[in-house]
Amino acid sequence: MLNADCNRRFRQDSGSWLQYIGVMIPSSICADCAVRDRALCASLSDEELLELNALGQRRHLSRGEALFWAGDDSAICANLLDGVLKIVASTSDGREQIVGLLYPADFAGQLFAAQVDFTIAALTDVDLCVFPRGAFEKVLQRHARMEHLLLQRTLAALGEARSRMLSLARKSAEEKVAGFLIDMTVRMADASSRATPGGPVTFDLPLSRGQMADILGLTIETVSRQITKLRDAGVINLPGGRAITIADRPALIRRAEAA
Amino acid sequence: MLNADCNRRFRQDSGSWLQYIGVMIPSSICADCAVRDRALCASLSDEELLELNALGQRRHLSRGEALFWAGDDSAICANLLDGVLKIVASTSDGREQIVGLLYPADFAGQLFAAQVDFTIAALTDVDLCVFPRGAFEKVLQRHARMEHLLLQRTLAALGEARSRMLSLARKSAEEKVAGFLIDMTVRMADASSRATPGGPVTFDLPLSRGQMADILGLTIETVSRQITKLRDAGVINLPGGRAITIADRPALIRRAEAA
DNA sequence: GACCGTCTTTGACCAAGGTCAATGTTGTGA
DNA sequence: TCACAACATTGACCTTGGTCAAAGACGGTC
Repeated sequence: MLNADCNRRFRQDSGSWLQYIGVMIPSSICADCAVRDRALCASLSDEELLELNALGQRRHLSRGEALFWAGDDSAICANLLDGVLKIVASTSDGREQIVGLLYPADFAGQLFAAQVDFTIAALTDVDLCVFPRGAFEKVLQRHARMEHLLLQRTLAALGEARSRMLSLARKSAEEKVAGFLIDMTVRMADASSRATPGGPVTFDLPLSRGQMADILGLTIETVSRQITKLRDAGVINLPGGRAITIADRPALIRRAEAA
Repeated sequence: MLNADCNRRFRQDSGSWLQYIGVMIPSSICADCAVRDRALCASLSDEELLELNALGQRRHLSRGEALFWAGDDSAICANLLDGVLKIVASTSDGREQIVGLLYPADFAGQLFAAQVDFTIAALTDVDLCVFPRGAFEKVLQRHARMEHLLLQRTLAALGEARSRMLSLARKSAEEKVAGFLIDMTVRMADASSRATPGGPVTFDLPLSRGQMADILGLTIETVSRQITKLRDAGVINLPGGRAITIADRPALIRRAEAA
């Protein structure tokens, strides 16, 4: 995998690079950054990175804590180093919908806006590299390649949001849940890649039933019922805890697309 | 309104500008373009625009025709000059969802992708300025301000898509229809601005019941029933044809937000 | 002005999924 | 190891909105 290679190379070199450039880097920031080669920063040379390095602040959020709330002034943005963030839209009377998930190396925050429109909160414990929004925008302005990378990511996020609009509006509960499990299988594939191709795959679902419901536009009960149904049909197994085994992937895919 | 001013200024100057630069512009393209100052082109100087001018081709689509279909090679992109386009996502078994609308000066197409993921089709008769995707991307690469403008628009589109995810997943049919009518009132405000502030506003709905259903994630029948319900409640009137009168705006807003 | 196709409204019925409530399960910390 | 809290499952019931079908209204065209 390309990303893994990049990371490995960087870690090997980083010691000598510090000597070579002859600049002292605060040890807590970029030099030991796990996402140096995958986040927006990947578009910057090591020298250019010094600028961001001076701006960035490491920060930790515990599961459940918010980075900011919808309606807040758009003061900060961040690169996600570790963990999972949710982007949440909500109605004035408290109904909620998760409209996006952010994974390590993803960018969080709303640029070029006075207020933020969506709450961002931690689904798991999370490590961030936080920047003042204004300063970050100025860096962006000076580095066209970084802005280009952000554009590509934004376009990808837009495409994903639109696909999920179709899913939210037109798919049945069974299709939504099956589709979600397929997505998770794909995302978990590299991590727990004891995947005999075609054979059963087991992994831990990183989300609770309630979080799945918030993503799929369903209720906890419906998600639970659909998962039970898939288990009873032999499509998946639930060995216990958050673990799930995809026993019959083709069947799961069929159910994700059935009317 | 700023846009209107810009347009007016441009039209006044354009004759003398042609003389001043001393370059012959094909009369069919940029010189008489209605969206010169509102589309992505607004980020380019008149000289820079010559490049795009050479690439662009005017094209007309009749109501119902597609610019391209999901799955097609991503060969072209376009500025919308006049009319309304829909961006459509669909499942393999034919269920459809409109995931976005494009209005004059908006940009259509999927950059940096081999295939397009969504069908784009004309809701009304439409005039476009079409570019080969590759060539357009190269222009973009050379003009950071244009790329910046595209980034801002993409971010805005992403925010809108996410708001609509909340609406599709969590709002009732009544809220969806009332909210849609409010949105239309806002969008039609400048056009038919015989709006006594607070008083009743009348305009023609640019969409059929079926199109509204495709946008709101409902069926034709449900949209129709909700509109009838709003009429019976005295919130709106239906003078005939596609016309609609917003009789009690505050009540409509209340229904757009009620649980 | 009669005719035709498309769009819209309305009704009767149905089913998917939401709601409320009770019971099970799991993990954690004293 | 017990107790508690958070999470998950299951059941009974009901509401919303989808489906199917029929009848009206509207806009063109010949």
